[in-house]
Amino acid sequence: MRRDVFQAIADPTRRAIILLIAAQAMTPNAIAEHFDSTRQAVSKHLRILTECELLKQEQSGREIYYQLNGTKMKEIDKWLEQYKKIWESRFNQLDEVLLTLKNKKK
Amino acid sequence: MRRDVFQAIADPTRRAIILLIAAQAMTPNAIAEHFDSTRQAVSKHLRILTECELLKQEQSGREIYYQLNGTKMKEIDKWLEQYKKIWESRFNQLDEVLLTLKNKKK
DNA sequence: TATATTTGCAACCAATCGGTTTCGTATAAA
DNA sequence: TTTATACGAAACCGATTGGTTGCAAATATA
Repeated sequence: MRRDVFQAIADPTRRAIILLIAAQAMTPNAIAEHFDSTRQAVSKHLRILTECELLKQEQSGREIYYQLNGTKMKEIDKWLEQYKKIWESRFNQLDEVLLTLKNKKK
Repeated sequence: MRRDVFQAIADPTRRAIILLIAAQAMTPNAIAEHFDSTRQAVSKHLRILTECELLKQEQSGREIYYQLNGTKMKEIDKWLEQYKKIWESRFNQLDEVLLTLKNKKK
């Protein structure tokens, strides 16, 4: 069972759920109302998001509130961090490499 | 055909390719040497990464150099941006909601 | 020119994914 | 206590995924 943050956010419905929940914690039924698919399909998405810890649950009677786990979202940001210096530099890195290769041949 | 940045980075091999290429532009053969799977499998990953514009190609004779497209990586960062204020706040948002609900019932 | 190298593409296959329907359980309401 | 509601779990299904092998095209080299 692959329960990976990146795999979790790959699905557009799950990203929509994240967006929905970010504003306010919600129950599965309330979330499902925002989508065309069945409650069970949404529930499956919630399971995946919860298993990779992107969502946290809080039981309140027979209802379960799902909310976003900021800590885990931060992990994606940490992954991106290592590439920021690349997209912030204006150099076209490939052009540089090719230039080097071509010069070596001469 | 779903060619989505989020779907592209969902695969761990593709993330490894991104990491590899980030340092320096490389050819498919050179990239494939770093993995256990066949060259064709890696080539498929490169196609997916290129189609969603995470990678750029530059032909040099019969060789093709792949490099990271920072602009597209930035898009993921832009998506994350909207959640940053959430994970930076110390409040447990759910607790607040539940508290409000409980108070209403009284 | 003949041969080797680099690469992409197509066909195929098992595993996984996202969806459905059906069911069981726990809590709230009548 | 009986009935309704909220939810998760399981079984099933077609589509997609990530891998393979085999092949064709283009470029470099002998």
